[in-house]
Order: sequence, then structure tokens, then C-alpha cells
Amino acid sequence: MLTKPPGMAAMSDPPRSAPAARDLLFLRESELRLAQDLLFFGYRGFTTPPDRLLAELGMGRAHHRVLHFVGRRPGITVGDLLGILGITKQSLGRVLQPLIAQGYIHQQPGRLDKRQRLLFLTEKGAALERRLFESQKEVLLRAYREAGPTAVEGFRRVMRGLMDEAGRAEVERMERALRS
Amino acid sequence: MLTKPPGMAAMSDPPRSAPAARDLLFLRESELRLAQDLLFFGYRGFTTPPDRLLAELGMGRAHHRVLHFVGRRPGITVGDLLGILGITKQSLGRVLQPLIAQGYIHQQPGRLDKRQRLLFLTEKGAALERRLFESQKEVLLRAYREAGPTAVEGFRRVMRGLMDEAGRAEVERMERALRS
DNA sequence: GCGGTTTGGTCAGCATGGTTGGCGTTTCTC
DNA sequence: GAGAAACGCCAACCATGCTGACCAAACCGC
Repeated sequence: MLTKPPGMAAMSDPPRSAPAARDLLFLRESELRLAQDLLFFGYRGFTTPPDRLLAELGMGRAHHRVLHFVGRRPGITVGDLLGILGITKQSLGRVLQPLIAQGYIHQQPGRLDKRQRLLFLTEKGAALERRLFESQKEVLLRAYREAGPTAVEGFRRVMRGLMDEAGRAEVERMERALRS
Repeated sequence: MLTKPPGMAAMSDPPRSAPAARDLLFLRESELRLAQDLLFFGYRGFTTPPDRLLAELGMGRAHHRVLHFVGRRPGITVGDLLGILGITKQSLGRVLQPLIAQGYIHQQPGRLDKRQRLLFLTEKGAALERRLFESQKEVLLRAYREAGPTAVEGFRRVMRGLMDEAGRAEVERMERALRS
């Protein structure tokens, strides 16, 4: 038989009658399969609204990411931004240079280290980033409100667990900056 | 001043002292900003392991998506798959045709409607999909286990809220199929 | 102050995976 | 039998990743 019968995914699930596994039902393979679907459709729902705005301006998701993280960390160095995005200097350059040329982002030499080009959003850049955020805010607010505070806390815990070390460190840094 | 001062994001947050807003703290703008970060880093952590395997085989994430959804819905039509992926026929063709040519996916004319080409994973395709899934399973299991069942339930609720109608319908269909 | 390292920019070339528009075949449906 | 639907394929274009190479400016250790 070449094809996977409908019930096959469930076959690897632990038997439901096993007493020790009672609390581990949420770790069943079928639940993990569902998680794949949720992440695919959920992430797409999250990115679609800004993607539409960006398309009108002839930009892509990569531009949004740069605007977002420069907004999150004003004065970030090019190197740090590269680390966060996980792309190469050349890939970033192709997105960053137009953003600078069109006046969305402003560069300023570092005071301690003059080799660095610290990145900031201009007024224009902050305005665009805000428009993009507002479009995403609608989706996020709806999801958060429908789900409620407890669910949101759970969502955060799971997303944190999905990240690699670098991502987790970055998020923690953002939270520290927020509290201070 | 061209740049956004550090505290600016928090400025749009509702005042913490407002009594009616006590339960709505999780809807603060700073929380939504954090959600953006969580989704970016979390989704990346989720996709990195299969991406690495795929790269070794000269494939990309698009191939994985096809393998995943054909595995989820054996016998799916090309049209339905296009609807789920949200891409064009041409884009799908460029990924699907090689998968068929290399024996990962098998096509079979529909019995009711002979125009349709129903898609199935071959043994080889199911094996590859499983390898990809296993790599993702590690990340998912770790995240789910660390977070616990309550958090997982919350995660699901939020992700569902992020989806558009089509995504939600598709996920519900998967769950119905699971229960039956 | 000199040499090596680090930060950043840039050029050329390539691959993947999206897009549009158009065209053709088979099959279904009225 | 006509029109619509499901699918395949062609050409062309675009966005965004990649590698490899090379360059300039600034920093740092000796």
C-alpha cells in the first residue's frame, strides 16, 4: 500500500488506557500534527495583513522585519541586526539600502566605535512601521481577546519553547528593556 | 527627533491604574509587540530543523508543505491543495512535479471525477515526511513538555484566533477527521 | 605606530519559490 | 453539443535568500 491510511498517524500515539500516560495526552503524535497545522495557518494569518500593505509600497516581508527590529532596538548595529534576522550581510544590504535611500531608516556612526552604523527609524519609517503594526494589531488583539489572559500566557510559554537559544536570549533582552 | 525613544511603545498602553483595564493588561501594546517577536523567533525555531534536512536533499520548505498536507489528507485534489497553500497552480507545479518525478508523491485519477488528480504519498514520500516530522517533533515535544497541558491549550486557542476563516475551517476539518 | 582584526559596504552570480498571463486537453454538466 | 471546470505547461518577472571575493575605515594589542 503506497498511501498512508487515515488512521495511521494515531497508530503511533500512546494507548489511551495507559494510566501513566493520562497526563501526557497533549503530547500525542496527533496533537503534534495538529500543532504543525496551527503554526502554518496561524503564522500566515499573522503575516497576511502587513504583507498586503507592503505589496502596495513595493516592499516585502523582509523590509517589515528590518523596520520592526530597528523599531524594537533603536540604535541597533548592523551586526546585531544580522544576528537577529539570521541572514547574510548581502541579503540585508539589499533590503536596508533602499530603506535608507527612501528615508525610512537613518544611519549614524557609533560614538564609542566609529566603524558601527547605528540604525534608527526616521519619522517616516516610524510611521510606516506603525501602519504595519496596526494591521497586525487587529489580528493579534482579536486572537488574544478571544483566547483570554490564561491562554495568552500559555501561548507565550509554548512559543518560547519553540525558539532556539538565540531567539530566547533576544526575547529576554526585549523583556528586560521593557521592564526597565 | 527622528528616532523613537525607548519608552514610546509603552506610551500607547492603557494606564495601569485604570481599574476597568486590570484584566486587560495582556492586551497592552507592549504585549502585542512581544507577540510579534515570539511569533518570529518561535516560527523560525519550528521550521529550522526540517529546513536543514531538506537542504541536504536539494529541497525547500515548499516541498515540506506539500508532503505535509498530502500526508494529512491522502487523496487530496490539486485544487484543494492550492487552496490550503494559498499559492498559484504554477508555483505548486514547480514543487509538485519534481516530487512526483522523484517518486515521493503518487497521482491517481479521481473515480467520481476523472479530471481530478488525487495526490498520495508513496512509501518513499511517507518515509521522508516522517523524517521531517521527527525533526520537528523534537522541538514541539520540548516546547509542549516544558509548557505543560494548560499552556498548550492556550497556545492552540491563540493560534486559532490568528488564522483567517479558511485556515480555521481547514483545521476544524482535520480535527473532525481525527475524531472519526 | 604598525599589523592584524573587526565592522561594514559592495559587486557578481546563483537558486528558490512566489507572481501574472496565456494556452491546451480532458472531462463534467447542462 | 456548448460551456465550464480541473489540471498541466510555457515564458517571463520579481523578491529574497545564498556564496565568494574584495575594499575601506576604525579599533586594538604589542
